[in-house]
Amino acid sequence: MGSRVCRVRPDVPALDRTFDYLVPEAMAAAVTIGTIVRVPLAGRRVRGWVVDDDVEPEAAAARLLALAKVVGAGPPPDVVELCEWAAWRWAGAPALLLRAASPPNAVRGPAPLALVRAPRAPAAPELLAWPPAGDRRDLVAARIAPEGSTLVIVADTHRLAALRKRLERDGHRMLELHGTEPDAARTRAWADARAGRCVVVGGRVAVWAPVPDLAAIIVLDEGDEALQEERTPTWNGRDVAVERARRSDASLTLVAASPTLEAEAIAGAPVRPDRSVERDGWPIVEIVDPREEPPGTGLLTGPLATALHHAVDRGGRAVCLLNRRGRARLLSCVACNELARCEHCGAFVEETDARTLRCARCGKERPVICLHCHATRLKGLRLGVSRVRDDLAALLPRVEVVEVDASTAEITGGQVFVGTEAVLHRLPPGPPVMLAAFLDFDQELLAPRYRAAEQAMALLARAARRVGHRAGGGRLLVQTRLPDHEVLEAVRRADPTLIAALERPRREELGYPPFGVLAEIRGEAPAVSTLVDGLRPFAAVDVFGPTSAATGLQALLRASDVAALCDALAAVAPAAKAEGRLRIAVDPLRV
DNA sequence: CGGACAAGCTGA
DNA sequence: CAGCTTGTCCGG
Repeated sequence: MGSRVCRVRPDVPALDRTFDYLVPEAMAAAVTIGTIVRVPLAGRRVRGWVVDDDVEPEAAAARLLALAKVVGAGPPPDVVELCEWAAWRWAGAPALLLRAASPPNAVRGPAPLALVRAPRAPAAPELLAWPPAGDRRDLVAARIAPEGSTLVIVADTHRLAALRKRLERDGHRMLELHGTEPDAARTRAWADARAGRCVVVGGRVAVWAPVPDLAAIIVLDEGDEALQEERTPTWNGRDVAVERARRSDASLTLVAASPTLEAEAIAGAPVRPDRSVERDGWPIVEIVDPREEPPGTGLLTGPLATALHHAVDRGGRAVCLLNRRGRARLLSCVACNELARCEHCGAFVEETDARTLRCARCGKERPVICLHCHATRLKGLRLGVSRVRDDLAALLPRVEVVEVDASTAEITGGQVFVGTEAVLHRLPPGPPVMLAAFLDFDQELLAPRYRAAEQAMALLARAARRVGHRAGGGRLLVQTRLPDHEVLEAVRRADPTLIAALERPRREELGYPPFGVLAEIRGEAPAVSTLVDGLRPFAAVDVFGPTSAATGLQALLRASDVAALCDALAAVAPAAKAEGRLRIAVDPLRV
């Protein structure tokens, strides 16, 4: 009788292969597919996952070493396979996905009892266009599977208390699994999920929860960028959910205020609630056209001041949103009106403090001086958050105006908050947020990205969720020179389907998602060149570029279907990675 | 990735 | 030719 051999994938992302090991008798009971082990490899010991068991060893039997140690439980076999699929789908190292699917600390103890679930009749995926401020508790509660486990994936993990309470009241065993939780709490939730018969709520990592009896997945805010991992592999929680539900015959519900075309491609046209629910779930929107304001007003218009006063006087809070950090992102000379640009590369320079200009592209710095006429006074054409806060504080003397950015440690008081989108999530508990004001929405509407309209709509929806529904007084104020833009029309009419109607023909014509798939390549020149050259024989993959980037080269890939792109990348990427640093972002959201 | 080992550069 | 850097290879 031969001894037992298992296949292990080391937790060494750069080492993209598996190795076979003997399973010592003492570990026999603890080792199954998914188990996290330590193995000897090239003279050291590394962590890894058992990805296959009872295998015919690929190497000579004499070379086989034994597992060094069982660390603890890992993802169940179906999730291990899902990780391998995701590694292919997003052209990344399987080890990185296995990490996402594994507990941060060791989980000891026996494997949970195997639950046998009756085969389900596969249900068609469902897509709901649910207004942003609409109450989602009933919607979720109604879709929790009566038997087996349900995963509820949410983009915004900050305010889950109400949903959790509701589901607990219904008698469900609730677990919260987020990437941002401390390791101990995340490990405990992960371990508890192994027993099944639970509802796991959390951010994108919850999609990997090790439940043995998956019966339903609900994805809230399906198009939200928070569902996508920003580091490579850029896996997307919604797309993993779709695949996992398909593989385990679980029911799938996608929900969004403004469903993406991808979701429509998966689940068909969205189902919308009753018109009155939809209307009330979108806030009142006030559009301010700065062209109708007195010249020189800038971002701080009269209607904005009035609205801020209105919110504060009624005991509420208000947020002003501007996705421009720092002081000024575009400057012109007071004397000659020339735009301030980088003498090195020609890109626009921004003000880092009152005395320094910095190039956004190449990072070169210089004192505040006009290259054209050498004057030393420049004016900000696109003010950043820091400048706006100062100007707002001056405009609203008796109001506490607080700047919020990623580096703001803790917010303690304040009535009016100025910051990038992060403000919406970072406000501490306190008086209701009665107004969300977008100071320069043109920037969002005209962003040079193919998803600009969808992302602008999503931004309005997130703000709308924060200010609450129409009947509760929630309102948005949007400053824009494009008051008739379809995105604003959609919000005004509380009809999110207008965005899809606008986007569909554009995307279809360009072969962009969901009518195709994109990947963004960045890296050192030899690596990018090798990849691009290697892709040439693949007729199904279009290559745009390469062009020079901040460091090295970049290129954009497009294919009509996922398999064509991913198979090509799987064939070509390993050789290219050997040539230097290479970042492959499949499904980039910001191109 | 990171160790092992080999091939190249320097200095007396 | 020791002593060190830099490159290439490979792991069970």
